[in-house]
Amino acid sequence: MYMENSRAIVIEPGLPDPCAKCDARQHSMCNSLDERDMFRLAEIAGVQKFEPGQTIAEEGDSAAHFFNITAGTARLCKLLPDGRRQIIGFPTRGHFLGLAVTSTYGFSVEAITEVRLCKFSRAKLNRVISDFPELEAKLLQTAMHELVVAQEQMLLLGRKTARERLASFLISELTTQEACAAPKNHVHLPMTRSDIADYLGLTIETISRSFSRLKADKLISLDNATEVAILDRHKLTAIANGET
Amino acid sequence: MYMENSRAIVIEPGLPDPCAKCDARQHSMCNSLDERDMFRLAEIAGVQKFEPGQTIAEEGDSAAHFFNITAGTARLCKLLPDGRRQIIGFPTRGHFLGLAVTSTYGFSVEAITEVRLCKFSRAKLNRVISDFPELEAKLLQTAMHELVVAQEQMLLLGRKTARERLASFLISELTTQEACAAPKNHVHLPMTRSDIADYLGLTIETISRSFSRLKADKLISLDNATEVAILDRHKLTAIANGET
DNA sequence: CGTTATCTTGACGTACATCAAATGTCGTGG
DNA sequence: CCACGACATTTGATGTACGTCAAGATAACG
Repeated sequence: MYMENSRAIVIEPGLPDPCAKCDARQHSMCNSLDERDMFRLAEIAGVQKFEPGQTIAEEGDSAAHFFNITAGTARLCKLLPDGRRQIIGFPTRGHFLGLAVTSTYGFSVEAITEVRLCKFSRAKLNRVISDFPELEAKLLQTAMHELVVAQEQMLLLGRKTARERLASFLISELTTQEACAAPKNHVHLPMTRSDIADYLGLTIETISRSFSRLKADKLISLDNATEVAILDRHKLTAIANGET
Repeated sequence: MYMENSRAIVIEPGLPDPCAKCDARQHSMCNSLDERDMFRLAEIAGVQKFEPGQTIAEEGDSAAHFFNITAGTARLCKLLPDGRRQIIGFPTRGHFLGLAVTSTYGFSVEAITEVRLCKFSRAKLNRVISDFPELEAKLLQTAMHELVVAQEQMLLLGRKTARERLASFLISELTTQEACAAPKNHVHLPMTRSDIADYLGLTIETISRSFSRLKADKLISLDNATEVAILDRHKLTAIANGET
């Protein structure tokens, strides 16, 4: 279920320059900053790259940093002592991580694809943050949005059937992938069935069977396991919302 | 599963005076304000009282207000079209509600016991908030804490057994009730078995059976259904954390 | 005290988990 | 190019934790 990992390498010290060509900028908290503020923020940031399977942060470790993902997909994992795993989310470009008041990380962060991110020392960011009221407002907006998403996920985990969970997941992935591009009817899933299962509170077998049934019902089609075509978005949405 | 409700009555216009005697003050966001700011905030607030079963806000309604609960216990409910219900939380004194960027409420709020609260117009609060950076910082802290709690609940709903869920709930209730008082070994549960079931993603029967089994195992004892004595906190905590 | 809602307990059903095997899928090296 | 092994995914057979249905037991309330 888990992949081994070695340490990541800092590829360049944080400088305003990388920000200028950062294509996550307009999707992240940085979009609330003007150029002068970007410089101040970049001064305390470091850019890192992680290979698939590498651990970016470990649940329980001292929460020394915030992260801002600039490319790739990661997974946020919580574990029980016997190995049961719950995935909390699949952050991608633009997601800000470390939104926790606590002194230790409440989840592990692991790279699914190659992940690039911008890393901030918590102490430094806190010191700088008081100078940027817009940044604080932006973080509040982000946290509130995360909260709404988390509550929706609680409904899913507590009350939806396997079929409804998978439909919800596909529609949600489609929607977020559309946010960065034109409307489409195709979802790319960089995560494994095991990741999806642990995100939806199910097993890989149930995920696979649910995929097969959606396919048999002509609501989706699967070429390879990572590419899903949405054939009937309306019906799939209805299922996701428990309307059947 | 649901109780009828009529409309609540405003019992007094918001004034600095009620804040002075508000015993939720030190537990709420208001504790980050000095006296002058309290006056400004109180100017835009209204105090309300709700009877058990009354609806305080309805999922999907235009989110015109924020609430700050000053007394009593409420439940936050999300519903699926066929009536399946997920309870997101049981806010009590000091909890701030309406933490959502969206234009409509993402959940309904219903009074379990008699509930008193302080109500703020969203538009007015937003206008006032920019003058109180400490308030914004406080709201961010609150939102981040809620997020950590929500993530913990996702682990519970996705991966814990019925027994573990109930143990988690009891320990969590004990802990929060202790936060306002001395350490104790006794939990008061103002909510029904149905509420607990919908909070833990189970049925009332499973809740009842899990209570009975914890009782048979001498980890708790029940006088009436609403009073639980914690007999072995250590073992109960271990179960809650999935260590058995 | 009835009356009614809530809670508990028992008997049985089912959606999903578990166990097991077949079938891709993909990289590697002959 | 094909054979091979290591994995991920799918599919099938069976098990089980929890849900559903039903009946009592308690508690709340006029």
